[in-house]
Formats: sequence, C-alpha cells, structure tokens
Amino acid sequence: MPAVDLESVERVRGVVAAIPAGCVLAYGDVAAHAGLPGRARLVGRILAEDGHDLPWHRVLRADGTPAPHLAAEQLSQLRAEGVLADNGRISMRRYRVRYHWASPGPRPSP
DNA sequence: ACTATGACAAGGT
DNA sequence: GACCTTGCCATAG
Repeated sequence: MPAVDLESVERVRGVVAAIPAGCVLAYGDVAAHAGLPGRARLVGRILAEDGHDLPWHRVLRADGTPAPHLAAEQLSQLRAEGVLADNGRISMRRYRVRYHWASPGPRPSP
C-alpha cells in the first residue's frame, strides 16, 4: 500500500479537478490547497501515477515553466483553453487561479 | 542506513 | 534573464 494516505491523494485530485479551464496552479499551490504545505513534489508524483483522468495540464512549476518531458503536450492543451505561453513559459501573474482578491492594489490587466 | 532520482521551490550569484 | 545550491520528501536499489 502507498505510504501516502489515500485521503491526501483524493484531496490533491480534488484540487486539480477544481481548477477552472483557462487557469493554472503551481504544484506548490495544489499542495497547499490540499492541506499539504511544502509537498509540491508529492503532487507531481501523484499526478504522474494517478492523474491521467485529471486536467493535469493546468498544473505547472511556480515559475510558469512546465516539466520538460511534458512541455509540448501541456502547452498545446493550455493553448486550446486560451492560456498562451510566451517562449515556453506561462505568465503565472495572468493565469494563476485567484479564488478571491485578498488585497487591493494593482492586479494584472488583460 | 545511504545514495540517487524526480511532473518541485526559494534564494543567491 | 539563466544557472547553481539547498531544502524538501516518497521510492527504488
């Protein structure tokens, strides 16, 4: 049996499944929202093994670059949702999921 | 127990 | 910006 409790796996899967089309999250964000702060690598492993049926393409690195072996497919699927890459990198400022605006001030405009 | 690897992240150079 | 080092944690050998 896996060392990672299925509870955590299901929470991670739930968070990924809830990412709206046209938006993205970083691995670390998914981990945090799943109650696993600091477990970004765990999210990567879960998606690798059990993420085939999820919108895994909406999860990428904190700097907006996808993992190299996935880049082609991932950027292609994101492009189909209107998430455009600039030289192989997604602008997190623009596309990162914002569940609510925590603070006032300038936010990225389209 | 120890080292190596990996769909990662943050900080320094 | 790119690159390197450290920290991270589950798996594999």
